[in-house]
Amino acid sequence: MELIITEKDNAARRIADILSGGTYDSSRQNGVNVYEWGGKRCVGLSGHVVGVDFPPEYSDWRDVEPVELIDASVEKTPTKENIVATLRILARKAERATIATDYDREGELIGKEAYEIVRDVNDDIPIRRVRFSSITENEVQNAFDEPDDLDFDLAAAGEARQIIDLVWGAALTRFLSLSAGQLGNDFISVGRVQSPTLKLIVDREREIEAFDPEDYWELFADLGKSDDGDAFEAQYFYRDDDDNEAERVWDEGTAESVFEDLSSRDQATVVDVNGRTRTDAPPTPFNTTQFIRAAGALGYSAQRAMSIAEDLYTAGYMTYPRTDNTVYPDDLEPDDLLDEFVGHPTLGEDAESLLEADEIVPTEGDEETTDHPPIHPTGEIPSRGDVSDDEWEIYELVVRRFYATVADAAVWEHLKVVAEAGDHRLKANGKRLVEPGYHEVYPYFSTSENYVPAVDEGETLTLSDVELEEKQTQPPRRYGQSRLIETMEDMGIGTKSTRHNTLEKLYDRGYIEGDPPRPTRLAMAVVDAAERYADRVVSEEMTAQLEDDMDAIANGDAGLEDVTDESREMLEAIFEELANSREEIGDHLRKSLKDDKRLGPCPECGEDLLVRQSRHGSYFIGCDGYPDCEFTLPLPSTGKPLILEAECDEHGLHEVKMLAGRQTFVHGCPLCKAEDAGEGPVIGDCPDCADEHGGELAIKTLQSGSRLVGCTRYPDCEYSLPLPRRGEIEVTEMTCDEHDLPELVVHSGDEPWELGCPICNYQEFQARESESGSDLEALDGVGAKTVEKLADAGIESLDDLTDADPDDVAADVDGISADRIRTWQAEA
DNA sequence: GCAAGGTC
Repeated sequence: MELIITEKDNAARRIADILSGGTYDSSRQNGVNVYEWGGKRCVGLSGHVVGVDFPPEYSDWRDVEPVELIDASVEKTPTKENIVATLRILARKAERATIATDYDREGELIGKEAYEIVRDVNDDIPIRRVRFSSITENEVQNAFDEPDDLDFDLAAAGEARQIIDLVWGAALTRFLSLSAGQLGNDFISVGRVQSPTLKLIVDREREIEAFDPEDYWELFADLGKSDDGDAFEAQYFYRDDDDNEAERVWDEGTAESVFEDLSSRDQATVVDVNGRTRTDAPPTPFNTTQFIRAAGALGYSAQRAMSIAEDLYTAGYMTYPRTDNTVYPDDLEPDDLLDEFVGHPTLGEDAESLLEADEIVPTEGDEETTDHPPIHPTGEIPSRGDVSDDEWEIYELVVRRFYATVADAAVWEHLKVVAEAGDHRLKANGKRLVEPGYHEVYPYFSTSENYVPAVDEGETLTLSDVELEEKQTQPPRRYGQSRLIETMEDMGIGTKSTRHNTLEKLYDRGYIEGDPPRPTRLAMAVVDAAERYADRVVSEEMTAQLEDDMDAIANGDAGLEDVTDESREMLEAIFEELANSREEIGDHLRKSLKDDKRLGPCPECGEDLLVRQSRHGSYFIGCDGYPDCEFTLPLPSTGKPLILEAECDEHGLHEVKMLAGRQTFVHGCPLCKAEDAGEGPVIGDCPDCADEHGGELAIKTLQSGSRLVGCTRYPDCEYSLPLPRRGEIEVTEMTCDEHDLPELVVHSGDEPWELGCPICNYQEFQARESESGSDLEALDGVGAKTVEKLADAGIESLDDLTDADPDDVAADVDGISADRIRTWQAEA
């Protein structure tokens, strides 16, 4: 019997399918799937099934000096015991074993872990290694036709990384935690990947804090051809000292005199017209980072995007989402894949138009790796009802990205016009999309045009509406999540599988908060201390060096011990420096921890109010002057409090956010909350009486416990909107364009409920009540938005739908095809 | 209980 071992269950099943021609049987042992056919068994691991750690005598943080960890031995122990046990049983019965883990360094190490488990119970069977970079018939067959041996040097390179990461991470983490007296759940962590990432965020924050804004002015005017009314906007510019075009005027007097002069004129003469054509190449195939970035532009966090991608992968709709590769493999046939989408109600039309091209040549990125193919759809298409709205949106993104990579380039025409008015010059940059190319199948990039008419040199234009705008230079912007992940990739830290988790870790550790992430005082102190005493651990150099060392091990130029010994010596030297500064570092960290808990002045004694934890673990707000001052304020019972930048105008206290995973919500100023247990925050103007009497809407809780949005002038104004009785109500920063009120989110149970603008919500509620037209929602893939669209076309019920002419409706409604309507009619 | 890397 031959035993085939893969890195994950999914790969085991697909390989069994290919090698058995679909005839395999599957069974379950110890909760592990085993696929069996004609004398072969195939089993999937779950990544690493053993992990590295120190021996148990090092496990008590207080009994062991952190420095002792440097020379402690490092042991391997099973972490997935059921998988290891199953593997041992299967290996005993095997006559040959084949390692088929992923084709990358970590895969080689996981393969070696499997090798050792097999060898341990069966010391003479042959163990071979097969390598393939995508699980397709061709690649897998070829790999099994020409098996190779395990590359122990490559695996050793991975082991060196494991040891160095553990020793540095554990020793420094324990040192900082012990010096600050943080031993419970709130230890202070440091690591080769997380710390340089944190430094990136902290460095940017330092720039922001040090930023000194400067005033400047910009001038705009409308230009127009004298024969028609269509004006276009132009901006004033001048030549700076380096003879570059500059738009910002740094002196107010100058700005005003330019303004006066331009305002006194009504004509400008065209002095330069410059048209050029620009090709806008289609994007390259998705690797993990670029996928996260594109999903980020649709509003998905890195973590959420990856979690959805994993679900779509497991369900068979798209390829493996963790990949560095941006070059499609040879055996991906774009035509065949496009064919799978032909006839699909929403994705079919674009596939058909792409298939009309004479030749289909996909784009290629710079990274060609052996790990997995770039992310693309498999050709198995989920039906709209099988997946959630978010899953569908991500799926469509992946499909359309694939479309874009086989589509034509777009072509833009740029037109720059410079006109002169007196001594001053104005310029306008027009752009027009003349060939939409890939934008037609990939609508995620902006294609907005800027109108500038064709003019001739020497032509006289009208000049009007001169505007002078006072502005200020802005501090650099914080990194967003996807920007951070891209930067990590550029710096070479983390991997395709871990970068998004690293960010999540920084959130969990209390180092960053919000989106874009902002560092806490603790984070700044940790980076500070590391920079001063252990610069390597916050620099990308450590990874760069490690990569070089790992290459040396993999090439046989160095041994694992050479590399780990040298690394241990460096850490030893760091600890010699640290020993003298333990107290100073501890003081600084403790002070920063306190800063992160400080809300503002106590209303009774003026000392600091701090977030505290009771003996039972619940959070409350207490005074730093305790026991002299016993002032306290309550906090909600769910979640972990986080102090926001925003301060309450009335009490000078920072607002509080309760972190509770998906149930996270903003609690606000705790003193306001306590004072108006009855009357909550004002959220906007009262639509009935704001103009006449200045009434405002507030969230109120009545004696009865029921809640509503009501006018602050009650009982003089009785305007009110209902709110649900249960759950914390979060007032978000998003506002409804129509009613100028914030969107509300209700937190109760598992899923936060996005109630939205309270007026819109009430109107929808009334509409549902009076029309009961929502029986349309019973149809496959029809949600509230579609119901609204259909209502615009006069379709308010299933009866209306069955009577309607699909082509008429499709013409009336944006984004709903006649075919889709016919499908619904059949369903109805 | 520490890291980072797999995978779910």
